[in-house]
Amino acid sequence: MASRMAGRPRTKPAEERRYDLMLAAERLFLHKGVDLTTVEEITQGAAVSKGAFYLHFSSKADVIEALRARFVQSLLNGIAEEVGQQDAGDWNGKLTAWAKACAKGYLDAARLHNLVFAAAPPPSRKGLTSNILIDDLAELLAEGSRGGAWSLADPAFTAIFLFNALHGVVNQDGAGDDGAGRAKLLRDIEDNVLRLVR
Amino acid sequence: MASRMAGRPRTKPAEERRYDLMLAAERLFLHKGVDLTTVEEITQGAAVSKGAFYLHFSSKADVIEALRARFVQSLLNGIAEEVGQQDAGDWNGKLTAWAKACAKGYLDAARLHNLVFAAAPPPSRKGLTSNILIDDLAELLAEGSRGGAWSLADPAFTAIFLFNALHGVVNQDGAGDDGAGRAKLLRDIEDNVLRLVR
Amino acid sequence: MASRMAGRPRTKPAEERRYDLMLAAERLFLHKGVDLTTVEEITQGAAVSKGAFYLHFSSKADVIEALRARFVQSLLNGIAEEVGQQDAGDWNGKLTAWAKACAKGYLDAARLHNLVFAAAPPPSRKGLTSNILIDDLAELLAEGSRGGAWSLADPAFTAIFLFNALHGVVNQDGAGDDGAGRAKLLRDIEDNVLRLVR
Amino acid sequence: MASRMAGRPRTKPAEERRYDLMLAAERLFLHKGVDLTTVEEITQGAAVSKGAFYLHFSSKADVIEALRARFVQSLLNGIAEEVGQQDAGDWNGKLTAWAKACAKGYLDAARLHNLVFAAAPPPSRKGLTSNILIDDLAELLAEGSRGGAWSLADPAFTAIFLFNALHGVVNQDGAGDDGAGRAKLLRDIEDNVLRLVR
DNA sequence: TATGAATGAGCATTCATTCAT
DNA sequence: CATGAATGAATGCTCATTCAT
Repeated sequence: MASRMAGRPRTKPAEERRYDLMLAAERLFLHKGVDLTTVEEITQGAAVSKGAFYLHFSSKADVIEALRARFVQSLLNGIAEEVGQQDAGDWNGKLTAWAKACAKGYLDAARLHNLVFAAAPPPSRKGLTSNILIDDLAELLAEGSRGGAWSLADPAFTAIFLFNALHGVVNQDGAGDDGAGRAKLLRDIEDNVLRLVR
Repeated sequence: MASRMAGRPRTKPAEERRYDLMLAAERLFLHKGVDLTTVEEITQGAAVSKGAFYLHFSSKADVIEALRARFVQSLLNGIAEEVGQQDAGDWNGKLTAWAKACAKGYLDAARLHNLVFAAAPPPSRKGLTSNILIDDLAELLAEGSRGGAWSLADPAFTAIFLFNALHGVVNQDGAGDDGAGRAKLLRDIEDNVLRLVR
Repeated sequence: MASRMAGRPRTKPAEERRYDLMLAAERLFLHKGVDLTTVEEITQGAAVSKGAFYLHFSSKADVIEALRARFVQSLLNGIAEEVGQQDAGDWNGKLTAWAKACAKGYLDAARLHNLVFAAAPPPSRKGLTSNILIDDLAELLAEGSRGGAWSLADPAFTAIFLFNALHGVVNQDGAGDDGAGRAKLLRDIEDNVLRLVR
Repeated sequence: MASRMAGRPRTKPAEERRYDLMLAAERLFLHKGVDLTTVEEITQGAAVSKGAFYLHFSSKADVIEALRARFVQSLLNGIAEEVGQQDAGDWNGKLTAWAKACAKGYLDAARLHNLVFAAAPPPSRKGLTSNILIDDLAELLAEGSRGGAWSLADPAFTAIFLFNALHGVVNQDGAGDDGAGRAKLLRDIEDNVLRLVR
């Protein structure tokens, strides 16, 4: 009996299933919005049974949270890499690298970002004012200020101000859809960011 | 007899009922979120029957839309008034007046604003990138540029950038809850806005 | 004051209002079915207020009843007239006059009659005139005709004719409730069916 | 262990659930009419949850359709069997077999048939079997019989039979829409009516 | 007579979540 | 790990009818 099934991985590793589910959820959320997407549709999209969903997530809200966390983490990684490539003392370089890497990450995931940040059930205004991205940006601004590059009265405030500005311009309909538009967008961002700190 | 009834409409003027309903809806949306608020709760809050709701709004989404429109319009009125009090050629004055009036309006309506802008069913990214507020701001920036006050490559872009920045800082938890915080917030906004245009 | 209104018939005579209402109801019932027609639509169609409806009819069902009664009465009048024109002893003439006058009346009011007799939503008149049972019967009649058993000008017509006749007698209240009644019913059916084909 | 469960499906076969639901629906439709029967009552009658209903039918109308299809199919089967037992050349035998089998099927399912064909609220079967038109026709037939024109065993029966036949042919879609069709219709009616009385 | 705002019971349908297998 | 039938609370919306004026 056991041998009959031996050759066929009865199931998929949990990691993989979880990934499938998140992928299907992301697609559907993007396509029809969070509220209009049912758990059943997600499981169908991931080719698993309805019950399987609850083996990997405790609720629908849980997937959203997972999606959000993954998005932010990956964005942060991308930013860290770009910023790390700047010269230690080049604060303007670091700041524009931050802003541009953030913008790129958004453009690449465009609408998803909006969804996981806004469509969350208990929106509370925290979404856009306190997250690890803003913390990271605030830290950069504070360091640059201490380094004498800029004179910012309140780096934390500027971080929120700037982050939300970025968030907004990047979410314009059609923003960066083509190469030229994208280039202009990044240029405009750089320009405005630099104006802001000096 | 006739005089006794003259001033008192047969039941309640439609306007008033509509207002009651919107007020109740606003309170509930603020208190428990749009999704968790039922139409029945709204009618109970307005002390009318369930059916009465549909005498004034075609659906739940319709109230949200009405709330949004009212909010934006009143905000715009407040902004226009403040901006109008500046000297004709004082572009920086106008811009900071715009930003501060907008911030004040938000602070006064605080979380409501978030709700009506974000909690809408088919949010689409348009919410924060194209509305009459941003159009108004873009116009101001364009005029100031033509007037030689600033040199903005793309006033429309800056308008979105700035509007979203404002939107974000104003929605920090506890922002401007007390007088001191509020004053600081407005000062920080002024400072950053001015940096942005030069 | 009174003189101001004197010359203007404040309202319409009840008869006329009632007629307007019935007319509007008939149109709507015909157009969208009884169930899908609301009392409000009827009053709008008759250009009166919602409340006025209940001044002339006790309920929605009451209009249907009134419509039905009027239809039947007018049909009966038409029949009486036609039949009355036949010679006293010409029974076949009277009978065919009856049948034809009845048919004409129906044709003239066609779908209305259907409605008031069987207040069905939109099942269209197809229910009893085209279904696989009738097709089956038509086929049998056609075959028998080809086989020389009967000389039917239009087997399909006869199928509908016969099917509906059967349908009717079988649906008499209490038809075939007891063994004896049932036996008689079947005998009567057989008798009439055979008359019909020859 | 396995054998213990072998014959008993995990829950209940879809077929069986569907059957339970249809049975409950039929009972209720018969008892209180289609419109007055709620989906909840149906599920209670079938001892399943409300949601289970929508696992097997897409809507309330869907059950009616299923009931109708089942009724017609079973009736047709019964007819085919009876007709098949007649001698090949015995057309009258076949025809009366058809009519009687059809009548029996109706009698056995009586009011259900009425319901599924004309999902009317509570019109009761009286509509087409006892109204002043039929009374009038019956009177005519009785008189003609007394007058020696025809020999009708039961004029009242023939009246119902004939009235329903007329009703049916006249309600064919498009019946008598143009002058030619109308003339043929009236001719066919006359022909069949006369056959019926002799 | 006439109005039309107000009522509120009523109902179909959805869907996240559970659980027996 | 996996299944998917079953659940049932929850909710938006309709509409016949009433009634204060």
